[in-house]
Amino acid sequence: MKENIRVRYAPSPTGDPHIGNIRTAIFNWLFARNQKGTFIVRIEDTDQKRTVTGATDTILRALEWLEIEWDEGPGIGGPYAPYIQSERVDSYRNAAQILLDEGKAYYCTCSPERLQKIRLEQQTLRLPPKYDRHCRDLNTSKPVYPTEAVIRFKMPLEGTIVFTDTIRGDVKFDAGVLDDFVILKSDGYPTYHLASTVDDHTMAISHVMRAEEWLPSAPKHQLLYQALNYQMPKFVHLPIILGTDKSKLSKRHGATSIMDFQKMGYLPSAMLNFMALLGWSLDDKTDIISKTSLIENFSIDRIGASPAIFDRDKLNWLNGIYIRQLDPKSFANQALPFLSDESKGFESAYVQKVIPLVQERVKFLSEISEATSFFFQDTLDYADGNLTQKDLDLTISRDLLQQSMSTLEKTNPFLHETIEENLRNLAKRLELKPGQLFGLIRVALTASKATPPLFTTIETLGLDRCVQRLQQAINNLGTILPPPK
RNA sequence: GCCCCCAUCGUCUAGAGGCCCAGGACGCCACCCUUUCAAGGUGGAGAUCAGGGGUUCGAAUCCCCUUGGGGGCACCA
Repeated sequence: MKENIRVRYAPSPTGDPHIGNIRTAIFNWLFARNQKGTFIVRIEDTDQKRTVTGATDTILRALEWLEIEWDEGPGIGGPYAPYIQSERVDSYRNAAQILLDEGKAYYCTCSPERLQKIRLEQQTLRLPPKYDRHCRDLNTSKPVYPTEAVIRFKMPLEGTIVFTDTIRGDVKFDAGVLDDFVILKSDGYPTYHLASTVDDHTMAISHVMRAEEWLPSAPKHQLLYQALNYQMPKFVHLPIILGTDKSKLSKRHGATSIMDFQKMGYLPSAMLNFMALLGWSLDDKTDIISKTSLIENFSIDRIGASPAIFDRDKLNWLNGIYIRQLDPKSFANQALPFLSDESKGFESAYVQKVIPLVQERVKFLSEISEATSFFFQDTLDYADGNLTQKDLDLTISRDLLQQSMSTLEKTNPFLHETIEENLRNLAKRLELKPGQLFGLIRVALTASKATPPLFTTIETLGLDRCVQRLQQAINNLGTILPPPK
C-alpha cells in the first residue's frame, strides 16, 4: 500500500514572497501532484513583531498567479484547520507543557541582557555562541504570566546525532555544539522549532521539503520529534538559490520577489518552468517543459544537492519562448496593461494593430512600452546622426524622403504589399540599394534603427502619420548643418 | 571562530565504474535567411570533470585529505 503523501508550504508572512520561497512551494506542490498526494499551505506567523499585514494575502495571490492550487489551507480550510499558527497556540503550549512535565524542557528566566552578555564573552573567547544552560537544573516552577520566562528544550549533553536527509543521506552532528533552544517565547508564542514540529505531526505531513538553511537545525527538530513521541516525517532539504555573485539571493540582487517578476511581465508558465529547473532536472536535454509534464515527471531523486544560481538571461530566453507561443489574442490582452501612457488616447483599433508587431520581439511584457513607443508619439526625437545614412548627404536624403512621401501618397490600397512594391520600385528607379532607402525611411518614421518590419509598420501608422513624420524628418534634416568640406 | 552542506563549460545541468579525451540548454562569436531588430537555421569557442592522494584491470562517477564556495550558530523564520 502506498504511503499517503502530504506535504506543506509553510511561509511566514513577513514580506513579499521571495523567489527561493516560491521555488520551495513549487517543489512541494509538484511532488504532491505527482504522487496524487495533498498539498497544504500553512501560515507561520508566530513572530508577532515581524508579521506584516497583507503579506499572507500577497503570498496566496502569488501562488494563484502561478496556478499552484492548495488542497488545504487558508481560505479553504481542511481537516486540520486552522492553518494559521497564531490561531493554534494552545496546541504548542500543550506540547511544551508535556515536555516540561516529563523533564524534557525547562523554564529559563535569563534576561536578554544576560544572554547577550554571555554571547559576547563567548565570542571574544572564540567559543561557539551557545546558551550556557544556566537555568537547566534550577527546576523553576511555573512562573506567573506575564513573565520574562521562556521554555527551553533539554538537548543531550554529549553524543552524536545522526540525521537522515533524503537528498544528502546521513548527516552527523556532535551534541556538544547544539544548545538548549527556546521552544516557547516569553510572549507565549512558540518558536519555529516547536510550532512546525507540532503542526507537521498533527497535520500528518509525510515529507518536510524546505530550504537547505534549515539543515543545521534539523537535529534539534529530530530530537523534538523523539521527545514528543512523534513519528518523523521524511526530511528533504532543497538546495538554496544564489544570486549572480554566489551569495544567497537577497534584495541586493535586484528583483527577488515573485511579484517583481509579475510586474515586469514574466508569464507564470515561464516562471514555473524556469524555477522547476532550479535544482531539479528531467533529463539531459529538456529545458522547455509544460506544467503537465512537470507534474508527470517530478521526483525527489532528481533534485540536486548543490546550490543553483538564478540566471536572468536564461529566464528571459524562456519567457520569450512562452510569449511567442501565446496566441495573438491572448498576447494582446496581456500586453495592454504594459503599453506606455502615451498610448492611452489612441483608438483601440490602432492599438490592436500595433501590439502584434512586437510579440516575437520582447522577452518580457514590460519591454512592450519601449518597443512600441514610437507608434504613439506625435513628435519623434531623432538621436544625433541617426537620420543621416552613410553615403547619403543631406540634400539627397531630404530629396529621397520627399520622393518616398509622394510614393506613399500615391499608394492605394495602403497595404504593406503595395507599399513594399512601390518603395522597391522607387529604390530601383533611383539606383539605390533597397536597404539604403528603407533604412532612411525607417529612421524618419520611427526615430529608431530597430523596429518591426518597415512595410507593416508603415501600413500600421497609416498614410497621414507617415506623411507628417516624413515632413518632420525633412525639416529636421534642414536644421542640420552640412558637414564641412 | 565553531558546526553543517556543496563542488562537471561564465550560468542551469546530463552523467549513479567502462557507452564520456564529458552530452544538452542559456549566454557569447561567426555564417545563412533578411529592409532594420527579433525569430529561425548552421557552425564554433568554452570544463585537464577544483587540486592531491587512494580503491579498481578501469573513476567525473567510490573513499580520504586539501582548497574553494555556500549555509547555520536569536525569545527570526
